[in-house]
Amino acid sequence: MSPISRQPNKQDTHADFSYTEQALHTLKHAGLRITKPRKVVIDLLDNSPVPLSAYEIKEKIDSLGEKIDTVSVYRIIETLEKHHLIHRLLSSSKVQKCRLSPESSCDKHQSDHCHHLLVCSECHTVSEVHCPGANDLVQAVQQAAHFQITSHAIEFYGVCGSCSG
Amino acid sequence: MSPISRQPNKQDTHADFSYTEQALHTLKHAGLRITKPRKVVIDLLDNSPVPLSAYEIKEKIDSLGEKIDTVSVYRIIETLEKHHLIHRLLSSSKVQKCRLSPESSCDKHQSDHCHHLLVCSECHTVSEVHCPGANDLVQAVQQAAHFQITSHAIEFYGVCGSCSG
DNA sequence: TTCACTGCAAACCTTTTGCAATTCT
DNA sequence: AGAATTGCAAAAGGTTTGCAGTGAA
Repeated sequence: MSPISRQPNKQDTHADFSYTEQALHTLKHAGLRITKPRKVVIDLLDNSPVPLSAYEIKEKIDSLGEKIDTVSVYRIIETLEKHHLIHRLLSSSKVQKCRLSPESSCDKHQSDHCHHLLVCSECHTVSEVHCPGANDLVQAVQQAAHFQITSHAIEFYGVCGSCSG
Repeated sequence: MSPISRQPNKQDTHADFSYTEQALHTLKHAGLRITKPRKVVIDLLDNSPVPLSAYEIKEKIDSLGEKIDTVSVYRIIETLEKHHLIHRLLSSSKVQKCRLSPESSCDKHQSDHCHHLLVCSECHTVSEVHCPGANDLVQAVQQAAHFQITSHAIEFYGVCGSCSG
């Protein structure tokens, strides 16, 4: 059950609430404290169209005159990731706010929230998709190789609608 | 003689030639020079069952009394990757020799040699598979999102046959 | 001999740990 | 006040650049 009530037909996005509101609510609901550094990081991620590294987050916040320690950024990122509020790109280990709701995992059998990433080579923005057929792929690979698959990561690279249109 | 004992892997798809032979041939064919550092790195990768980071490669070679600069390792890795002789793991950015032939790409339409990785959580060895159905997945995602996919990366995590049996 | 390649220097980014100080509730 | 969280110190690994010297062809 989601901590936030949703319209029945808006299953895929957090459209009812801003990302910042959603994130703060999720943290509070988990018994975590709403601190200034956390708010600043969440706000920055909410407004960044591209994924950021821990160091880049620190730099951006510093340049805004806010000052934050790199270690704190790492720990905040860790917390946000644990609560499925951000994605980590495999190809760069940068992070970005998660735009799909936790319930929209491709695999209902795994607790992992499993969204797959579309990385645009032009503008470097990253969007998320469900992975229709990903379970079939997992099954096929599992059969072909003697390998028991517990999780998987998929990233697609190409050109997004805005950049190609 | 090489300081590293050679154990040609007969499970290779490059069955006629050892990985080392194949790699050296590929480099020579591309007009590149066969240098001592390159031979040592290739030999090390040929005999490593697990992926290695650039730093780990440097450490291993040094411990064999050969000495190599970290920067050289990076550049050699870059060269090998360009010629499809190694894979880079997304999840750790370590590299491993490529065991499947370049022709066995999952997607005949892309020049990319596209193999998908099976990472064992137990022994950390990485094997490669063709991706039956991956093209279907790419098509499905491309349709669902407004996104023109040019390449993709897939990693599966789980337990390999040796570790589960 | 030539120039592709390596080694060296140097700088910066990445990540983790322990402990003291701070601050949210 | 008490507990969660941040800042600081420090260390080690990871990555990149330019330049000078070496060595493969």
